Amino acid sequence: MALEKTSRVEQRQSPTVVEIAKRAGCSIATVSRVLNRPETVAIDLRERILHIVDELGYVPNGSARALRSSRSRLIGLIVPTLDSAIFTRMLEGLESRLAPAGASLVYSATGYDLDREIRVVRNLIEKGVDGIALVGNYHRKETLKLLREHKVRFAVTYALSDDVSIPSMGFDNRAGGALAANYLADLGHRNFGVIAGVTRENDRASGRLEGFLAMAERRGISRSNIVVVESPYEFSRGRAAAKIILNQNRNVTAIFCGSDVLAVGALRGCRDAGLRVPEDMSMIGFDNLDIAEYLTPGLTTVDVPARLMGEQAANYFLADQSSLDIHSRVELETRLIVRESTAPARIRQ
Amino acid sequence: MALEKTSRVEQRQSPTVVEIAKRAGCSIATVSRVLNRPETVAIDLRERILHIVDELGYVPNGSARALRSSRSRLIGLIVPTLDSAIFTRMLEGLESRLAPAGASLVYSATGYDLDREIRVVRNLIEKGVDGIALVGNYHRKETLKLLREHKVRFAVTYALSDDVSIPSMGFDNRAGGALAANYLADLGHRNFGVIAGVTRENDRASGRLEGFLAMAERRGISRSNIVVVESPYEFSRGRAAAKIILNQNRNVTAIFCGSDVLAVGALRGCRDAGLRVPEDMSMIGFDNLDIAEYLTPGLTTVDVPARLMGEQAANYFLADQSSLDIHSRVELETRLIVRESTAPARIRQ
DNA sequence: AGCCCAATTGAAATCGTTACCATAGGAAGA
DNA sequence: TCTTCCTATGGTAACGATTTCAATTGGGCT
Repeated sequence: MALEKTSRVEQRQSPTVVEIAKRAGCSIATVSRVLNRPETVAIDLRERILHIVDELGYVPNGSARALRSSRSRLIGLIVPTLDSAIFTRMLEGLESRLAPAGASLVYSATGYDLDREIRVVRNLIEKGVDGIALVGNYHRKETLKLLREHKVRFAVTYALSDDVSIPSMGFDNRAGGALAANYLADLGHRNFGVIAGVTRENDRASGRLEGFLAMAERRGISRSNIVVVESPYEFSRGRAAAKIILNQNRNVTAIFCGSDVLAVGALRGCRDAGLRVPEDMSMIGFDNLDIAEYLTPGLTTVDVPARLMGEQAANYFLADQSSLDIHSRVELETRLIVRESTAPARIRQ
Repeated sequence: MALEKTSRVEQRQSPTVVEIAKRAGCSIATVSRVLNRPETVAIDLRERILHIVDELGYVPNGSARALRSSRSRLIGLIVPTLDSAIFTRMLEGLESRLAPAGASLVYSATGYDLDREIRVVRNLIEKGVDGIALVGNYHRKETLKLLREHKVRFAVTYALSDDVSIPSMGFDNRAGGALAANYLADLGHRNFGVIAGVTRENDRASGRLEGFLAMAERRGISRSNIVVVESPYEFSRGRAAAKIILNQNRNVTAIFCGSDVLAVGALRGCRDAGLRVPEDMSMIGFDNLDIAEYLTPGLTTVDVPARLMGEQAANYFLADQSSLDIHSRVELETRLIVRESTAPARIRQ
């Protein structure tokens, strides 16, 4: 028995504009118009097409669209990691703004490795993203070169860029550090411990540290009264760092941490050492993670507008060419959130 | 003066396979082969092409590739939210496996809204993702229909699917809840509070609750001795829920929380009420977030293999058609992590 | 009545790859 | 020496949209 020519045609595939056009009795160009600029198509034809689209459950092919129009509606986000929860809120903010616009977020992590960042950027460019949000100002030349050569819009977050040609939506990390130093000085503390993030190739960590140190100096505190330890942003590292500080200078009455994660660890380190916070030791964090309020004691910390940065970045990437500059530099504020982990200085007995 | 025909050609655009082929003196087909199945091209020609690729900084156009081959190397992840940090580790696990394979993760949130999930899925399909990781077993028919009609591979995480045709990499939420009840019973507790997540259309939250209740019953504890409160996964809600439980039954000596976030809030709620944990009240969480170990007191909790689920999901999506079934159902284990927030029951005075 | 312009629609080129098929050349086997 | 087969390569047609550009129509104006 001969096989039918069009044997298993029944196997229905996803419909394309061709199918829509056929059913609507119009050209594919018109279908495309209805999908993209509906107002340019006569109302009745438009409705008819829309009806068919709905009926067939037509979903446009994004790859085809991206190939032809060179716009993918994909925005890349590159952060060091989400492990420490610092960047999660920004990610949420970014995505929450992208989604309603039909855009999607492509997430990539670098693990604080700038060389890996190059590869990640290349990968994102390959995916055809319309824009990339980066963290901080330290990047390999190669990274920037890739971005520029492929004309991919990008922006820096979590910091402000000195280079005006680089859009940034961030805050002044130095100012944040200064906030902490100032407050601690107000409370009468004169001997500090600082648990900074790793400052190498990290302008956020180094900015916070510098800001703290500069303000301490302005408040007449000798640099020799400040013990600085650098640690990766991990609970366990904060704990260990606190112990180092305690061993190094028994007069320290306040510790400033470059992130809340470090502060949580340091809180634990103090507890291990039998110190009470804030009675024996004041503690300030950085980030104002949600958890900060619910720790015991509640953590005094520098609030970072993480979600807002994400939203602002989204605004920037979503903006059309004409209004681009409006959104290209957004300076946000940090502020000190005072809770229970800080108290006036007291001489340790 | 006449304008040159090819006036501002200098404006170099990103090179394509055509340019590569021209310089290598071969066809674009061969360039494509070098990029995709290098072993099929003679070694010297291959090297020559690779050299040119490198020299020109050629980056393939993913849209074109996706359009033609209908593989985008994009994997979608849809979770309710990252706010509560529960899903972040899974996301990290997923991405960490995807990246080395040249694939990228597209992140979308639903805000626990199943109708929004439909739109999110459609959007992801439009982007041409090769697969989608979902959370849990509750989904709208429409969601599954979209997935099936467009032949998009998908998998369920954070739970196991009853339907064998649905791949899942997860764990038994009921077993996790049972773990908690069993341990608390071992410690001699007979009056429980449970702060469950919102169980409506959420099989993880309801599974944990059911598992706890079932085991409690098996251990001879009357249902009337158990106060159940449901709360969204937010610190503040956990805090409030603890107070409700405390008011409702003064005999409660242990609280099981459907997530660590709720437990942190509940810890605070107990502190507000002047109760010491674990002396006056035992507390068990669920998730084993990194923070759990660093709380005061350290939180006893049910560990969830979040990162592992992400990695397994990645394995599944990265697997080729032939070895698909190998990875299509991965049951992972929960285990109880005992820390300082639980202690033997003591009669409240 | 004649002209012009705006509003609609269609035809066809194009985006950059991959996949299919054809072909040439050389090795292996008879 | 002739077939046969395999390997390496090229030519070219898709993939499914968007984007010119051109054509048609009808209304408003003079």
